[in-house]
Amino acid sequence: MSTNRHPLELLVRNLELRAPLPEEDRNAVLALSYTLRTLEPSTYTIREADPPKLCAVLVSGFAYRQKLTGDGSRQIVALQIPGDALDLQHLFLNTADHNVQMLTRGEVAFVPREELQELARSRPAVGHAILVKISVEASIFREWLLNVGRRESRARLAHLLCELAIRLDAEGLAEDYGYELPMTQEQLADTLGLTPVHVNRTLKTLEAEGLIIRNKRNISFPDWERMRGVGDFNQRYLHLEPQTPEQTI
Amino acid sequence: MSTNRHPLELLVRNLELRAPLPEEDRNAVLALSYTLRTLEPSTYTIREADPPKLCAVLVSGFAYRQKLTGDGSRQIVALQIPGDALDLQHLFLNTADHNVQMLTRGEVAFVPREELQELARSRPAVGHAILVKISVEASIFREWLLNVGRRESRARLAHLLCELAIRLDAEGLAEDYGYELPMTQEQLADTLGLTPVHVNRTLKTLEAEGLIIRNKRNISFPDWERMRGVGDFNQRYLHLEPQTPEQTI
DNA sequence: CGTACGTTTGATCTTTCTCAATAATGGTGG
DNA sequence: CCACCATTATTGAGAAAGATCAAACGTACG
Repeated sequence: MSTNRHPLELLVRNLELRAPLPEEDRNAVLALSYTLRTLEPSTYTIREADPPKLCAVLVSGFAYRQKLTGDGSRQIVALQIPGDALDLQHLFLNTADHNVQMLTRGEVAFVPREELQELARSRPAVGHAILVKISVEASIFREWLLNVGRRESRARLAHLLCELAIRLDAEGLAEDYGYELPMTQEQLADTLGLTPVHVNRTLKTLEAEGLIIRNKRNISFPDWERMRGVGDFNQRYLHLEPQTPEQTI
Repeated sequence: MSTNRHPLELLVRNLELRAPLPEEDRNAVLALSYTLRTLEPSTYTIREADPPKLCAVLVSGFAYRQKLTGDGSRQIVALQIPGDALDLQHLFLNTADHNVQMLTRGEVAFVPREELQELARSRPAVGHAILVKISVEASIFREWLLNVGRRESRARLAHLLCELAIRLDAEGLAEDYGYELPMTQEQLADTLGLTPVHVNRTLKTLEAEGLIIRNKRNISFPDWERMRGVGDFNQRYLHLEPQTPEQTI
């Protein structure tokens, strides 16, 4: 699970996916101080209503953002993969409006919030990369809203599986779009706004149609193009190209 | 419909709701150049896949953000009210990932994107205010995801009506939480992930329960506390308090 | 090898959708 | 001001997707 590389290198690579950084800025990110910790599944890194104090970077493993209704049902509003920073959504807010929990066991590097903010201030390229990342996460929220609000269960599930394939692939964590899906069907249900029973049936449908192959929690796609079609998946919303900052003359 | 005040004053007030600005910064915002135009309902101000060139500020009227599935169903992913800037979500992205359209007729001030970005760069307080606004919008996306994914139609509709009441009230556009709802039931349906028929029935239910009073498109709440309860509404996610920037020592 | 957790399946129920028709409303041209 | 048209709201009846309840089956792990 652990790497012997610098833990923050993953963050750099993650940021550089959309906003390449000059050598100096890259090194400045790597020079941030951090504490590395291994967290067990379902450990909270942020709790709703708390003031965010640290900025956590996911080094290995998976995490999710979650909100609860008054009567206790849960909606998972985001999935985070290695390299993602978990607190950017709260970097400019005083109070957390949702919870972040580990999905699997994983390593998290805690960076002092102030240090990161200072870095963003003093190094425009880093600041820009962070803003791009925040904006892309917001874009994913919008697509999920479309997914949950307007796609039937089969397309909805297929869309999520496609998104994970592309995001993991972009980080070099998928092989030929196949990957290990680290979620129970109950967690999938809470992500998709469905029940676990229905997720199970929908998974079986996709499987029966030859759209996915499951081995334990391993998912692969025998016919990616058809899968993309079923999931109505267009990756534009992931903004997976360099997002160049506007140049001031 | 039009005001004789400076159109950008609304933007300033909107930003200052969460991030008070020093006099100088306030004036700098007001000094931005702009073109004021009146737009008819359903006019696009941003189109998916286009590069955002201008930054539009809603001066009067309402607008919405929208995405479509491949088979043409629509999900409204955000509602914008007077004072809102319509392009902050794309300020750091090269390509629009959703559409923005006018909901009602209204006035829009178009500000050159570069000028706004330069202002954000040169005036940290303005930059901070913009980042807070972007972050709050993302928070609203998350709450909507919870709303659409995990609340039944009655609570879901009630929640949206509560949110609009609070947001409009914060801008001084509601009276005792009552307001004119400028949406057709079809638009409400596309916002909530429901069908127009079901929205109609759900509205009637709320009305029959004495939770709302409707006069044409005017909505008021005879018993706000009960309504809040039914909508499972907690306004924390709107972050309606000053979001103070982290201080560097 | 037993316990806890996750998956799978069946039967039935409910919410919400679909289809279709009717009524209201607002705006327009005469 | 009135008749007409397009849009929006309302209502009913029936269908369907997805939820609920309950049980059985697997699997991992102490």
